Amino acid sequence: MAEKPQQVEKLRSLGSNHCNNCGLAALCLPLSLNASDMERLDGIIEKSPPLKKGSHLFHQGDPFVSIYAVRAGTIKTYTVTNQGEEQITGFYFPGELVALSAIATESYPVSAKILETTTVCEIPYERLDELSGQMPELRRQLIGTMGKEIREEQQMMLLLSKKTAEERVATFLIKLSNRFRKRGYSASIFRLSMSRNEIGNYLGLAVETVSRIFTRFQKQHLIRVEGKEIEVLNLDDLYQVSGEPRRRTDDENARVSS
Amino acid sequence: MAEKPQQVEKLRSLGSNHCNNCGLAALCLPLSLNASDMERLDGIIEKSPPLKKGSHLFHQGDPFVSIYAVRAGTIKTYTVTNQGEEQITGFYFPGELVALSAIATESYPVSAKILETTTVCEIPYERLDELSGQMPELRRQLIGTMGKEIREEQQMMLLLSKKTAEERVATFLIKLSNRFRKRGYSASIFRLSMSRNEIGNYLGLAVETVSRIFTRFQKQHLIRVEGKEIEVLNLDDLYQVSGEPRRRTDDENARVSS
DNA sequence: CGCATGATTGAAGTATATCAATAGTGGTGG
DNA sequence: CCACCACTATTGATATACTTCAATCATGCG
Repeated sequence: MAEKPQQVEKLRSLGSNHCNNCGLAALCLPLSLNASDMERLDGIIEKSPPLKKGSHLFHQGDPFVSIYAVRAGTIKTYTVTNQGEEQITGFYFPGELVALSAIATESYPVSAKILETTTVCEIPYERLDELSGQMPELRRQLIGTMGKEIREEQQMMLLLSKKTAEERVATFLIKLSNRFRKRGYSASIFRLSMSRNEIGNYLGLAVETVSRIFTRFQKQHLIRVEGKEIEVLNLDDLYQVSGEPRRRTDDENARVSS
Repeated sequence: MAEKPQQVEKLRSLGSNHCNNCGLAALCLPLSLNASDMERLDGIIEKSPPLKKGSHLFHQGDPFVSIYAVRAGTIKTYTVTNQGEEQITGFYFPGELVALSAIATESYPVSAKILETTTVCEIPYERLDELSGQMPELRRQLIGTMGKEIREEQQMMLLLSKKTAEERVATFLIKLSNRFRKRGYSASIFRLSMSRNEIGNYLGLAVETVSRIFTRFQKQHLIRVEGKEIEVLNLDDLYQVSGEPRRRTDDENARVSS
């Protein structure tokens, strides 16, 4: 729905409603579009009002319409098994795209739940598909983001299949930390927007195990835990425990060098 | 490192070397292209000579150039962890695309190993990217296949995180069976092209566990096992054990109704 | 044919789940 | 503002599914 073309002035106060003013564009749209292309992309995107904690963005089985870019807040996606257990498939932070797995299906294969007050940009897929046919840069971006999602899930398979509980939790914390850094927040002190239960579910561990490992890590002075607040005290050792290579990712370098 | 490419040689003489003659087109290219489009797509694809068991199609870290469609045979992809353990991320059969996870990276994030004599179609990604800009149907197909890969990996995460050893093996057999049916082979009698070790690795289980469960399933008359040959004796009960919903997938229906 | 590799089976060990009880937290309404 | 309640988190004790170790058996490839 097009807001009038008279969008002359930035409305920094209520937040920028256009991609070209959005501080997250470099994350969810790391592409160089000319003014006219950017305007067209902008035209198909709807900014949501704040969504309340506990509500759903969409449910598994709902007809697939849009993918979403997180503007603020946190979202988790999960599938429900036959037996009614839930498996969390991902946590999504500002600048990340939710529902890529729904692309080319009739209905969402996962549910998306709001973990804390969240706003999103809704991107109707049909329109995005059209645009991506006309804008090569956008198409590459979309395909590239999907490729990244596949890689991340392969890493997750490895974690679930081969890593010990300690390695899993350490890996989880490191990845969170990196994601926070990437969007300009502190990489050493941050707040977990998900419960211990959700962490355990995501990592394939019982809640109790997660809890125990948090306190163990604390005793080893790897981290400081205070409820949902985490401080990373010794990143090197945390990497050591995680079994992850310390080598920075491209994304990390991009941020670090700036 | 590299066993040197027996691969990239045009052998136009052998068999149907063109997509429009390929019986697998309906699987790896379920799209309706006009003759001219088909020809252009065909033009960028190279058919490989037979690749020998044990050789590599590419190694983790090699510069990313092409994705591959399996024509005949089986390929496994795997990553190697820091500590040198290998995690298999997928098995690929005729009509399936290998290396989607490499898209939009500099280098392959996994290695691809030949499990039995295999031929592939090499699809240089740069060319595919260009073409997908010009052919909307092809673009949708590519994006759709990536979406499917994401969904399958999410199912895999669920399996690794929530399922028991028996459920995992049952699920594995069912999914294999369905894939064989989809490409016209028997869904009830088939040959495992991967070792027990590889099955265990893929499912996050020790070899011994896989072996034990095979014999257990056999005693329960769910399957008949004879080395690498598997016969599914009671699909209903196997579904029961797997914890998977019996509801057919779209793909299954497509084949079943024909 | 023979040897290396893969598969099976059994016995013992262990990481993590489960059960259970307590302590902390946060949101709500009086 | 506090008191309450439900929910979440922590900690300990016990149970168990699966791994690991070990030995034997089968397979297939040179």
